Amino acid sequence: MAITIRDVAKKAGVGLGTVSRVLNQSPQVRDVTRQRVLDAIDELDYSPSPIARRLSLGKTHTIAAIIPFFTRPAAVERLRGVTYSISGTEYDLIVADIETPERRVAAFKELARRERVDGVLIISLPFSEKDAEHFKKSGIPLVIIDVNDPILHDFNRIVVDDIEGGRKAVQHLLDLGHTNIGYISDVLEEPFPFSASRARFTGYCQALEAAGLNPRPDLHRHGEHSRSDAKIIAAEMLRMVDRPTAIFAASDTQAFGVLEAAREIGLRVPEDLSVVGYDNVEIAEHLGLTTVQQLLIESGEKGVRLLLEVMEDPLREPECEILPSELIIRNTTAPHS
Amino acid sequence: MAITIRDVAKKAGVGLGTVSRVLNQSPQVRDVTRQRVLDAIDELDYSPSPIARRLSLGKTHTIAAIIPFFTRPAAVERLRGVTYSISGTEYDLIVADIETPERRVAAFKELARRERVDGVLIISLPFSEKDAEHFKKSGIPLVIIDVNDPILHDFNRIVVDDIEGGRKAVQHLLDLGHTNIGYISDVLEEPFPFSASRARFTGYCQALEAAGLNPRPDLHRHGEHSRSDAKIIAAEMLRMVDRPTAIFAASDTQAFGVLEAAREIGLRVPEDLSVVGYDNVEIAEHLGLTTVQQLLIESGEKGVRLLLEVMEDPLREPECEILPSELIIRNTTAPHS
DNA sequence: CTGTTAGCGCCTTCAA
DNA sequence: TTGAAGGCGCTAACAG
Repeated sequence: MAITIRDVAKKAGVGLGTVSRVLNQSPQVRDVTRQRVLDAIDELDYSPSPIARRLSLGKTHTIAAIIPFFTRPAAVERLRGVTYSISGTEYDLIVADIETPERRVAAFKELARRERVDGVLIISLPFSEKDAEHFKKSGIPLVIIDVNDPILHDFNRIVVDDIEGGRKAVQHLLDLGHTNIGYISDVLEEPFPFSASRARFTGYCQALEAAGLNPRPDLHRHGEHSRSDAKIIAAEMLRMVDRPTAIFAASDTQAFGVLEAAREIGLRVPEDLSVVGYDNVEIAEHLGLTTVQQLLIESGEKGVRLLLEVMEDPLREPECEILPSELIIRNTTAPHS
Repeated sequence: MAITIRDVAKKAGVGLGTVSRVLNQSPQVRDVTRQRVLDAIDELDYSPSPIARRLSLGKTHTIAAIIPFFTRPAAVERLRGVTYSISGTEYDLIVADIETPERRVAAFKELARRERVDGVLIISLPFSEKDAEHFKKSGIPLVIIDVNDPILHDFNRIVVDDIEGGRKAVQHLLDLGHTNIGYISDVLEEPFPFSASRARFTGYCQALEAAGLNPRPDLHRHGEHSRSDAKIIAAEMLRMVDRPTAIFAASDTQAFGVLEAAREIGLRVPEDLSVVGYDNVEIAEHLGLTTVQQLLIESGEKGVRLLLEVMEDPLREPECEILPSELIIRNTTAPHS
């Protein structure tokens, strides 16, 4: 059916080993021979079967990205960095979009196997100790992006210091004179605890404490990572008699929900309520949202680069690169009046 | 190194053909034997090599999605539908993000080959006659999503009637009493003409003409598909003495740019300027943007389903499913005063 | 420099 | 019902 290396060999009048050699740029082929083979390849419009190649080489030439790319808008930009630096390599990228804990488990178990892929990129996904063990013993090259958890200390990672990011956001609010500062994020516990939210919460607490303030338990609430849920819990918070004058949301998506809640309740932003988000997704600029910027695309690019290195030298020391974050002040924050 | 079917066979004390049979649910295996094999598989934590399987079967078990998923926010949601309905099948999804014409050409030529994938999904990407020919002769199973071009009449497709969508948007504006209606989209010509923009433009013209109006050439402008570019060309348009009182943008992304331009110039929306977008991306609701809704996720799901059918029966009649579109009226449009 | 051969791990006849 | 053998298309080691 399809034409194979054998057809090319016959057509060029050489052995198929020779064809393989020119395919793999082996220097030990005479120029005339090489040319003859090249011509044959051309005439036949031959292109080698990657599958056969992979079997023979014992490599899949495939990298998997496991990523909640729909439930986390910011993840899309990370993924973009990934696709960007993977095109240009000989690797295929297979992506698994994770939307539920079950799918995460399945992907970790079934997709992240040597038989299937040469390397794995895990992006913005919660990670249990069991997962960590699993991967450590499987020995598959792995780079984790945007998961900052102490149990991961000996994994290769690209992260941002979310604690510091959270602190920066809250410090900004403190500097503006706010003292009743709310925090809204996704749920911090099982079954699907995104570590970033917890870290940002830690930063939130640290900033408050450093200012001599005690985090009020009624001022942090958690819901699903969606605009609509954030809106609901923000509304609850904002209707309290002792309502916060500023809210730090663990993501821009959730910050948008806060904005909606404020609008609905009739609170002006930033006059009556300051709002800070996190991620600096594309639309944040349009909306003038004050937020903490992460190097989303870079994180994907660096993740791939690191993974490629790990695949080449699986024994290298685990590396954890910390990307900087930056507070971007726009116009959803103002001094407390 | 890795454990193979042979190890399992030895452990279970059977021939490796038998192991293969239980792996492939062949009914002709005695239950006791099957159980013994299953146990061996379990103890060894064996999992078959997909690569070897693929080579032997002559199928790649892989589907490629070629998609400008970063330059087109709406495409991400389509992609989500794709990943959603592909998980659950035995197929891997490899995604190629296309950001430039060159990459599109490369993906069409190199990725969309039988040796590499069993089927191809092309999403929201311009398509030349040459491309059409190429795919027709390659015979690879193909489904095209969101590209509506007459030259594609005998390809399998999932589309929405963009002409009608454009017409609906403009009719809404006409109904509100607007007569000077601008149109902003990406460039309609080479090198990267997204057919949707052209179709929506056609709808725009049709609606105007049906109302006895002539499309003013100075009222349609094109730029790159980005908020910032849309903002620039919208600003130009809005500074004209005879400025439009309403603008229809070919995508929500561009509509946001229009909104920005209006804000900068000091035009109130919707009092001084009505704006209609297209796509109803997630954030459109938050912003109260009047827009034309497409069934983005569904388009991806249906695309996969159709592709699966085509792969099973490559000779079936090409099918073109037209998804409905719906005008969603929010608060960026108001009667012309 | 080049042809030949032996796998890579699995599926699928073909016998038994 | 099961074992053995051949082949999927390619690479790499070994002769020559």
